[in-house]
Amino acid sequence: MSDIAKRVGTSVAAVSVTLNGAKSTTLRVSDDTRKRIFEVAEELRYKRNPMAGALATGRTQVLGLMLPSQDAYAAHDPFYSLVTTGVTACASTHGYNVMLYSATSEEEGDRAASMIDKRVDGLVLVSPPKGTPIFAECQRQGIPVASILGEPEEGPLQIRSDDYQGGLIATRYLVSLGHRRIAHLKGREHIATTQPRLQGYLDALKEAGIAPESEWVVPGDFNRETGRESTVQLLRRANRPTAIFAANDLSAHGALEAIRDEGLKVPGDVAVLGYDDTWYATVTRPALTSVRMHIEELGRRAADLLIRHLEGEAPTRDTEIIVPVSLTIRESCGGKAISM
Amino acid sequence: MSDIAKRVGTSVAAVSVTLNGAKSTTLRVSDDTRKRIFEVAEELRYKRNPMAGALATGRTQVLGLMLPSQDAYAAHDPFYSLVTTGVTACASTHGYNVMLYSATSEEEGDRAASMIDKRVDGLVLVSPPKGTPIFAECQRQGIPVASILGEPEEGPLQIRSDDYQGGLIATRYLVSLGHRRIAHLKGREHIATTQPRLQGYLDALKEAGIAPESEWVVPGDFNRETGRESTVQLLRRANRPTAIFAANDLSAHGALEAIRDEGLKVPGDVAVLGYDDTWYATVTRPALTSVRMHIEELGRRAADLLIRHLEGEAPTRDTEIIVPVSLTIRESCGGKAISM
DNA sequence: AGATTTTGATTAAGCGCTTAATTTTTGGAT
DNA sequence: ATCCAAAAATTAAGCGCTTAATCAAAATCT
Repeated sequence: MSDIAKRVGTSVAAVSVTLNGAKSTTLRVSDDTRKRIFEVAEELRYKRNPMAGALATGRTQVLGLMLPSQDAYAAHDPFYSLVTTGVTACASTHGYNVMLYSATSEEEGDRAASMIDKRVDGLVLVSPPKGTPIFAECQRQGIPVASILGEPEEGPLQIRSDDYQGGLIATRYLVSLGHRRIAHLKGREHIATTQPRLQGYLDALKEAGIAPESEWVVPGDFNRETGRESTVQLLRRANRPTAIFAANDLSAHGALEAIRDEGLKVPGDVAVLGYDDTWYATVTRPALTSVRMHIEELGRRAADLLIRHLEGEAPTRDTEIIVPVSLTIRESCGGKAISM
Repeated sequence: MSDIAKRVGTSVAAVSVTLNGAKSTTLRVSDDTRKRIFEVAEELRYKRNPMAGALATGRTQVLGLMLPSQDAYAAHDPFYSLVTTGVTACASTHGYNVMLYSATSEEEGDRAASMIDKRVDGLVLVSPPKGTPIFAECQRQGIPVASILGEPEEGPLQIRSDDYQGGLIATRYLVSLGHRRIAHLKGREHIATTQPRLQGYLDALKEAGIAPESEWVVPGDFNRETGRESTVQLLRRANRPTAIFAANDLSAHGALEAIRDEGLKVPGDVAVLGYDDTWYATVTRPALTSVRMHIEELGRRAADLLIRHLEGEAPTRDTEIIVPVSLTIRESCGGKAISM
């Protein structure tokens, strides 16, 4: 900058203001010098040093993105790529960069919290465990947080998917196909989405006048292997269900495998319905009918909300966004019916 | 820091040096004050401001990771998650952070190059197009670059997979199963890996005394849809091949679908062999036999090489790393034979 | 013509940290 | 007691940018 200033014959301050299209300042620059400054900047291939700017302003123009430990579950789950894509897309249109933090499971919480520093203006947290120390730490440091698929919580901005609705429409759909014995392969315990999906499932059954049997709800953790095991249990029961609603596509895939292993057909003998509707659902045979979560949108909204908040635009108290779900019908449930 | 200094009754400089475990400096601190400094830092929950540090030292402790435009091809490909995981893992063990840049296709090159600034100490580029302006820009700014799966090029550190060997062992394996009419579903044009894999394929055929027919090599772009289409062409030819070696798992999956659509069996009628061996290969039916690329390792090595370079450790002129491949045998080729 | 506003700038301080240069204190050796 | 080196510090400058405070000249008004 000082080079430019020298060349143009003006002060560094003028250059700074000009090059940043600064708004509210007492410093004014004539069109003439303004033009010259741009010319010389171009000529010198000037590149702003963001570190210096950050130090001076206290803003880094960087968003942190913290994903849960990949290895713990679903290292494969396209979910994370999609969230990342969404966050990055939105961030970059607003001139923000994205910094990746992945918390590996051992460092849960404390270790993760210790990584937080003024390198980022805000943080996007993906399905954080309830009450993670990260919230407190960010608060302490004055870093706003947007949590995607987190438990309802004081403080952070929240972006949630309508899980209850998801459970509801999934189950209603199965009911509409004539199923009465519908099982639910649950999501991982202590993840915010698990309970509402279950509740939607239960309510849809009640709605249809079906008395849910407790045995129909089997444990899962979003993984293929567990989905498979739980399904095997399910199928070997005396009066096996004719449909399975799985809490995500990976475990639905496990279910598919289990059913095939037991010598049964999908959807002929057992219908399977997944959740997330990532491309994963299109790879299995048969392709999964699945509740679509609009994951990328979750990421986009999170980044958007956060950035708005950062730029102080309308300190909206509607700090919570619920993204609607839809149902994508493919082959794993048979029936071409109904769009919900 | 000045708070700590005041509290302890020493200078900011002393605090700085102590807290960073600084090495070569003339400033010395007694064990006593050192201890006190740590105490007070703890007590005050001191958090270093990395921006200030970066400005002072010119090092940010951040690595950039630039992925090619996701939407262009293989938005689904687990490849990118894996590279990211590898880079992040290595970076974080060395105390580096990772900043995500995704170049969307329109902004190819120039636009991408313009994002480069002193925010990062080094840049990892994933399969950059030959001679992208990014290289030049980084050079200009003195930012070292490690390129993963790029074309051989002057300048950047290079991490490559042994694609030639991959093509070789894949094809040899098919030959060993008795196939003589082996097709190759090519990778995307102008991507560094495409040619060597093809060459390996050709050489393996020659080795086996098979004269390759030009019709056996069909175009692909790493996508499922294209894989499918090209395979359909292949199968409708008079004398169709009995085996297909695809340049990645996605397109292999397309081939699988095409074969099924044509009423043929895998591996009974046609064997299919994939490449990359991501988990994708385990999802298809039948599961894909595939050349394993050790993608995460590519990411790790890239980050490692880059960081070493940054820390000036042994300015090794071996600026190129070739990671070996292996073959994972599953169902899509039949035969349990041979491990290579 | 003088007072006042507007326009176009400059100066200076400071963001929080690093690091070289310099100074003071301490503890032997003579 | 005195000198000297080693130990333990302090001072000061600077990284590149931002921003408030200040100032001078030109334009406008009365």
